[in-house]
Amino acid sequence: MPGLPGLLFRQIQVNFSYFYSLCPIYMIHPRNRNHSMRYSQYLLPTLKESPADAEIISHQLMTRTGMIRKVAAGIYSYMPFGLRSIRKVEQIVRDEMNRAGAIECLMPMANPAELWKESGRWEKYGKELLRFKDRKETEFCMGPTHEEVVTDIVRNTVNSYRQLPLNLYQIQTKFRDEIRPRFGLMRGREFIMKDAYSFDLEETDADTSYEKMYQAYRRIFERCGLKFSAVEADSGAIGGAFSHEFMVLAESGEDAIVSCGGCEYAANVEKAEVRVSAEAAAAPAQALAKVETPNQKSIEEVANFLKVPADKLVKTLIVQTDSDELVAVLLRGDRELNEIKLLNFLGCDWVVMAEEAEVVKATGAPTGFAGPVGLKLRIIADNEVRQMSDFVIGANEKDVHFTGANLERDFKVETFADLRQAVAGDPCPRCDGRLESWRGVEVGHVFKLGTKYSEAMGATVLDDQGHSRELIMGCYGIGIGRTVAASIEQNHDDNGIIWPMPIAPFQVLVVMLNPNDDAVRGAAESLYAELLELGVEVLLDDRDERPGAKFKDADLIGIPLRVTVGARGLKQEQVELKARAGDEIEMLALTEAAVRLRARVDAAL
RNA sequence: CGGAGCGUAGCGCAGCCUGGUAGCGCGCCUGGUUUGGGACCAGGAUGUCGGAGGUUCGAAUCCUCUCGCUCCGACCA
Repeated sequence: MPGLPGLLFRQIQVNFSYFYSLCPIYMIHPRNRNHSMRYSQYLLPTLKESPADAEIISHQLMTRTGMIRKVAAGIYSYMPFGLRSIRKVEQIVRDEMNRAGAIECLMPMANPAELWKESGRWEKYGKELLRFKDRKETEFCMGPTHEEVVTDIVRNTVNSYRQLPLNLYQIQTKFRDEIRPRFGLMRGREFIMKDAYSFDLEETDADTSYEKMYQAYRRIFERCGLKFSAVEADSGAIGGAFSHEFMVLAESGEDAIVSCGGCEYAANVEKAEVRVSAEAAAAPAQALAKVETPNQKSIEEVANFLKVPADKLVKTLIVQTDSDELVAVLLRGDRELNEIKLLNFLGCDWVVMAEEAEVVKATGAPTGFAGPVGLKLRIIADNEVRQMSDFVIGANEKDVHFTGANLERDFKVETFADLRQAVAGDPCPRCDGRLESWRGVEVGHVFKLGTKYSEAMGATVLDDQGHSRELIMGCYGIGIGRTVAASIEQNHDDNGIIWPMPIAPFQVLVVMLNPNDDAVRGAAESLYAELLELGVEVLLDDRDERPGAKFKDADLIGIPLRVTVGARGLKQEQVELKARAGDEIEMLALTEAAVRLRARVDAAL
């Protein structure tokens, strides 16, 4: 039996290494200090040319810096340099999730079909869900998200309201078999995602859980150094609950956003409301008249042919719903249908534009000539149509349109609704301002789910009255890789990446200008060692390359602080500091360089 | 899924139309020179031309099939 001091000592040792095992990577474990962060031995395969398939900046730069390597369409290996940045973002996410009271877990990538059949999504999810069978022919899918699994966990382990609130999160690789993967990590099929799921009994508590996540997300993206905006998003067919997307501003963004210059309102165009103006339609001035429009099918063609502006046309879209009903949707000629709004209005999961044959059957004319007059279909119209008069519509007859069409007099509409896509210049739905539009990358999404899954899968707990009640859920996602990519979209110049310190793969790059010069080598090596000792994440460029090549690589990989150790500076016992983000060059005394750099790093974190 | 295109050395590409056993640039290796913004000289290695089948004396090249990848579209009647 060991004596007390021995036990204590052992205990301390155990705790010590345990402590380090929990450390974020930027706190270097003493055992790891000797690990080579020498460029000559590190794997950083930079490319002068960017690969042919990289379209957007972040994809080009991530490939050129050797952060990622493509393995298959939408599937990438994270190379050492890229992984460091990924891990930084993960760590920031972890910090803030933990701070907000969420608990980390890790669910499997392979999900049994059984659970997905229970929620109904095995049928609903479509081809994005990658399905496969094991050797026993049991069906599985790669998890694209984990509501089913987490709900299963909770229903089996949480029985009482006393265990609530509960928020479980994981940082996991997801798989979605995207129709069109593109833009590198921006839209991959396999990607790392943080997903969290909250469980509450009361609506107000669920709202609190949502609010906590919303605030945590703000902190996360602020800490990552991103310019972002939280916008109202569509909550889909799941219900009227609320949802926000966190959008990073970037021209290459796949989402269109509108926001108001005058107030806080910001929304995805999928969601953005269009305010109905009070303006009434002018009284009909023209009679309904047939005009020949040979082969003039599109709005543009008809408008040009009849020499009227597109906003004097009304287009009639024939859509087919998931219950096989055909519906006619009327929109002002120059407007676009917002399909999400239509889905929500009809309560459908999907609609498609009707096939040519269906259109012919329903309207008696080929596509391009559909109109509401005499049409035996359900007719719904965008609010704006109500304010139009003497407009042009299809006549349900090949090569014929009507001019001078008017509501009520010539045809009736079952319902008016907000169905069109918002555009820049529209009045703000909240104030007197006008909407502006811009593009963003969706890096995070917070979503109040309600009881969809708890109901389908029987996730209930007993409340303080002993009654069994369904849990109210929320789900909260962050695309980790996409966040890194979005950061590069925002932080780069012609020469390469300009990392914000908090997510930079390394904090300091020491450039040893001429490794064959003993004085230079010695000074750079000892500065490197000192920085390691101070816990600075440092990469030492000790390659026997010409200075030009080293500087070019330094700019490309974008480490925030670059220290050049060269014969020129050493004559004055100095090294040269340059921030990647600026132009100024600062000379540091060799003796205090390490400490100064540590301070610069801390100031930027 | 519809349309278009591309698969030739690690990367970027030429060669294909008009069949005759494969080339350029970058990178890589060796030696030398060079060392503050992608150096130079000399020498060198590297390809089942995505795969299968066919036509042919002969196929990277022509034909068929197949696999992979990329782009555009998938509401604007």
